[in-house]
Amino acid sequence: MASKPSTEPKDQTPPAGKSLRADARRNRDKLIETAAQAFADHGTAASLEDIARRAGVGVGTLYRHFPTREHLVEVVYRHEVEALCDAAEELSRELTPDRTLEEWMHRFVGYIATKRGMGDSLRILLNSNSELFADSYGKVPIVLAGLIARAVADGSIRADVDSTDVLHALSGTYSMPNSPEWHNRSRRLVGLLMDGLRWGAPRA
Amino acid sequence: MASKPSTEPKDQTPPAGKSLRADARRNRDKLIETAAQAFADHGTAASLEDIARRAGVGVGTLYRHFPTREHLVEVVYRHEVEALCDAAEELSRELTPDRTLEEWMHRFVGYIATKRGMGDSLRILLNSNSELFADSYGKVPIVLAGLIARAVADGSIRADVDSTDVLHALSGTYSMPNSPEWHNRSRRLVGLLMDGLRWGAPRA
DNA sequence: AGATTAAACGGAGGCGCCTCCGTTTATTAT
DNA sequence: ATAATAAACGGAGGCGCCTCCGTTTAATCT
Repeated sequence: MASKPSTEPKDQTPPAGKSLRADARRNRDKLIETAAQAFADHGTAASLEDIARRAGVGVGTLYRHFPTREHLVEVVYRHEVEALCDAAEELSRELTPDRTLEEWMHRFVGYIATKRGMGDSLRILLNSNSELFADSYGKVPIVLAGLIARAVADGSIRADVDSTDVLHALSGTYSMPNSPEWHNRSRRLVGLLMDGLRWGAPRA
Repeated sequence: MASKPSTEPKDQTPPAGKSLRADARRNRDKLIETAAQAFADHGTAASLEDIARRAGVGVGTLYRHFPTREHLVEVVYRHEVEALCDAAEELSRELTPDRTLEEWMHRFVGYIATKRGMGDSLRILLNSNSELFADSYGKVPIVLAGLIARAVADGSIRADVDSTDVLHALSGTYSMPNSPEWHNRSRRLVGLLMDGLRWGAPRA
């Protein structure tokens, strides 16, 4: 598996998505990408007509692919979690285990940032559809645990680390206030965590 | 108190409603009346523009009086509970205590019927604003208890009645299915209750 | 009664939602 | 290659939301 370069084309709707016509898939992908941006910028109340426009398609196309706003939100959400998880593998191909962990944590925190903007609809979704939460978010702890295990094996971070503790520490950023300092604050948090993890490591 | 005829003019917003200009009060009342009808017919999602149109005013007027849909829903709700409570006094002026009780229970059940249609927004309101619930719905048990006490004193119903039990019995109609039989069903329920209450009464 | 003025009116306008259906286009069969 | 066909497109149109502001009018003052 994973023998192709696979630099960008990775998606499709795993369960329900049969073979789509080429143009359909193109438009679908563009819509998801555009929507992700729009939701990040304006929250999930962003104008769907505007998303369609920016994606260069008619509203009809948007509604055909995603019958309701919630459908679109859900797909975007799933996509981003998957991208986050996939990034772990890619990063570890180019960086040392500890640098991979650090970079991935930065991305995780950035990911959380966009979710705060989506809070409104997302909460509804997660409440009414807990399967979604389990399905996609469920992978995150596993990925993190894997990255930590590698870094431990590598000797670049200490061995007595509970990955769940690290996840909780990172998740705290979700409830931080929206100040412009937010970004720096979360960068420092990750830095702090890494310092703690490296302290007393075999190869430190 | 209550020395005037007072056949219809009873409303105003008790706490916040200062003295309104004559035309303003007219429009406000008409809007509430029209909205009550619309909500009963189409649920709380009824078109506000349509309500304004039917009330013979511009939408601007509607929005000035009721900034949000929820405001309007709340006012309509309060109004109806008050009307229901006031009806008790009026009815008892024209009917015997047991007939008053019977007729009032019919109205109560009819009132519940409209609330089922409003379920959507009303639930939100009652959750976020429990003061509203306590304020207005709180009077209902008291009114019912009063009517029952009168009929007991009158000897037309038996004395060993817990008014709370009666209220619970009536409230059951809230969760009945929407069949066309609904109305008959609830009429029979009230009849049944009255038969039970009259059984073994001193003057029966 | 007439003038004044602040309150109230009302609807046009801009935007977003969503559907419907005539047109375009990728795919399949020949 | 070409035709046939089913899939997909896209935007106009109808409706509802809400705001803004020029016009009307009830209440007050002289």
